[in-house]
Amino acid sequence: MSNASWDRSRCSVAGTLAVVGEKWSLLVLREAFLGVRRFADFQRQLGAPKAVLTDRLGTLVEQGILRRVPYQAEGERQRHEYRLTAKGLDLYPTLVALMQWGDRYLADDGVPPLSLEHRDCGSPVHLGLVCDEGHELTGARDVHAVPRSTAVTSG
Amino acid sequence: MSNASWDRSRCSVAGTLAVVGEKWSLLVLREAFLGVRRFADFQRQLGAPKAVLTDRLGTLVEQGILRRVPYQAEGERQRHEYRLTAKGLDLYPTLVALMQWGDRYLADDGVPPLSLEHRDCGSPVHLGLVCDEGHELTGARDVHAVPRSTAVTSG
DNA sequence: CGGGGGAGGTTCGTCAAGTGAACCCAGCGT
DNA sequence: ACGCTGGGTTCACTTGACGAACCTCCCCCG
Repeated sequence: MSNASWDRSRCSVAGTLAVVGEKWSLLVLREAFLGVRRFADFQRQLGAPKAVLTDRLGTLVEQGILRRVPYQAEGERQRHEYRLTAKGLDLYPTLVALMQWGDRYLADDGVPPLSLEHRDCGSPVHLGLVCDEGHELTGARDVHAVPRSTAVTSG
Repeated sequence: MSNASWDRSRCSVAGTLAVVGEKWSLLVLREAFLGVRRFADFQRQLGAPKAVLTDRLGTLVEQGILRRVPYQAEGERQRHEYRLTAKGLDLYPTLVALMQWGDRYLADDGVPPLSLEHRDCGSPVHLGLVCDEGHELTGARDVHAVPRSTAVTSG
């Protein structure tokens, strides 16, 4: 098991999960990608308890994934909305990955509830593993994982 | 907000998170992709409480993401190991997506702790959004989400 | 100026989930 | 017969999620 021995404590998967892995966080982001920006709308769509939602939004703002933007609709008092930052937008593939797997294995009626299309050409979009040579890989089997940690063992 | 109104209750993101979104589940899978197969090794690598680990492994087996395979090392009694099924292998992009984001935004020293390379050609592998026309998209902004639900509103 | 109402929270009691340590059982080696 | 190891289970405790109630700010209506 060559790969079974490197320092897991600073693994990026664990790190990312520490940031967005709590309950509701990724669902909040899903809503954000769907255009939701206001507290009440998040709450309506998700049905999450307000206290939890407050906490999650706060954490995501702290982490620089969302930012609070004040705005004022005419005839209303000033409010603020939550918008994705660049850092937040980069979580899109994560959500797409979750969605794609769910579409494949959980779709009750075989029809995914949401489909993604290329804004320019209109054809369906999917997430794929590609290498820098341009080859499209078929899955985990085509990948070789190389630890870069403060290596050991052989010395 | 055109996309803000479809039936979220059967969203694939939520569905997938219901299956693998609990604490430790995705980390268990990370280990599985790194070749870990035995209970004690999962426990050692993750440091998760045994009770939780038992539960997560059980759930993942129930869900058909892992399967228990009996095996016998020589001079030892029969044991079983946990192996990824095809359904489990298909979660690879999800983990890669989490990893890629963490590599970009959380790597303390700028060096990701693990890099992936194409087994055939050796060049680095990354996850990308592509459309069926072959265009590589740059991010969420290039995607248009189309709900397929039992549509409403206009009637 | 007084009151209603909605956005955006906070507080509280309850209940589920995660945590770590201790314990248990089956089988192999001696 | 006895202990060691893998693979768990049980238990007491702490943390987190939940839902309902409440609170505040400020715009609008009267």
